[in-house]
Amino acid sequence: MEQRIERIKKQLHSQSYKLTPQREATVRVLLEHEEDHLSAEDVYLLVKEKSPEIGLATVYRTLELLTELKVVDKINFGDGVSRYDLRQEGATHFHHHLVCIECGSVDEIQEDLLGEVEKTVEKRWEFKIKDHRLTFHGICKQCNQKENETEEKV
Amino acid sequence: MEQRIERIKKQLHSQSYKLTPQREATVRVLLEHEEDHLSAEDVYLLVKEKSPEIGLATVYRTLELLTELKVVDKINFGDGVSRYDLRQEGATHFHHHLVCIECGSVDEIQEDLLGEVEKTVEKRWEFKIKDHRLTFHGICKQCNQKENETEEKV
DNA sequence: GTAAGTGCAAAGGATTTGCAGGCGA
DNA sequence: TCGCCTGCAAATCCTTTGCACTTAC
Repeated sequence: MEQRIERIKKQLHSQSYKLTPQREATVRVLLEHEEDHLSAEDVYLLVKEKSPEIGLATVYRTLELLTELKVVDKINFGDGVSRYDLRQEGATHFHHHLVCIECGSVDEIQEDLLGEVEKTVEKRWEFKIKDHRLTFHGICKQCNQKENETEEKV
Repeated sequence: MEQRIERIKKQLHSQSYKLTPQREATVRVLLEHEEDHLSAEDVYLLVKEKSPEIGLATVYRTLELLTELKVVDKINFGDGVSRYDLRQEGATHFHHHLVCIECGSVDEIQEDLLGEVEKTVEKRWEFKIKDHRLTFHGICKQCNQKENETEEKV
């Protein structure tokens, strides 16, 4: 935790940004909720618990800054709000998501499954890939099991 | 064109929706701009050219309806507006996109490149895939060429 | 001292909603 | 006729911005 904060601090400094108390509080919330996909409002409420004087605009500004530095990725699952997802340390590519259309849960896939696909795209479309977004919509393990149980009863 | 409208009409009727003149005008605009990725506002302005009395809310309501029927897909490239993309006739999967971070152009990939990847995901994560979203961010052919020319001059 | 960073409130932009009127089956 | 559909305007929601104040170096 402290190491990662330290590293983010250096990253900020390298571009002449400061790690202010508000920014640190925001980063800590992101680190503590790495598995979740928090919206700006979510982050704001969580930061507020420990630092009640913070403003929503500051959270937005911090998240924008972190997105620019590629510390977080801004994602959109089509529900009207942007969500922010911490990048894995050293990850060159954005991880993938599994969105369940039954229960709304979002799981992450850290593995890079697109190696071959990207080679094909770069060659065939002469497109230099810098990043990608891949989301699968479907039914998660848990909901699948529930459905099967229901069917058995019928 | 007329055939596709006819088919969409049937699809609406099968769910007891009507193909009103406003809805038809909206669908026509979508068909005429299949290659583009129009926002609701874009669609509204184009429909207005031929049917000036239409309201923006109606366009939003129509696009929502078409999304529900899977006639169009609602996509989001992170620029704050939703865009609407006609599904290929009979396509079971959503096509992919190449977004250029230099010039903002959006190209489409109709081929399904994810066959193998999806098999892996379904098996390994026990997730039943219903649809996917895949977008590559990078530099398009045209911008690549421009960049190379500039380098040669330097 | 100065520039970057902050909080608040107001503004902005996209989308949705309430409602009265219209229209097609 | 009845209920779906529409247009308009107002409302709502998320996000950004202006501004005066604070803070760190």
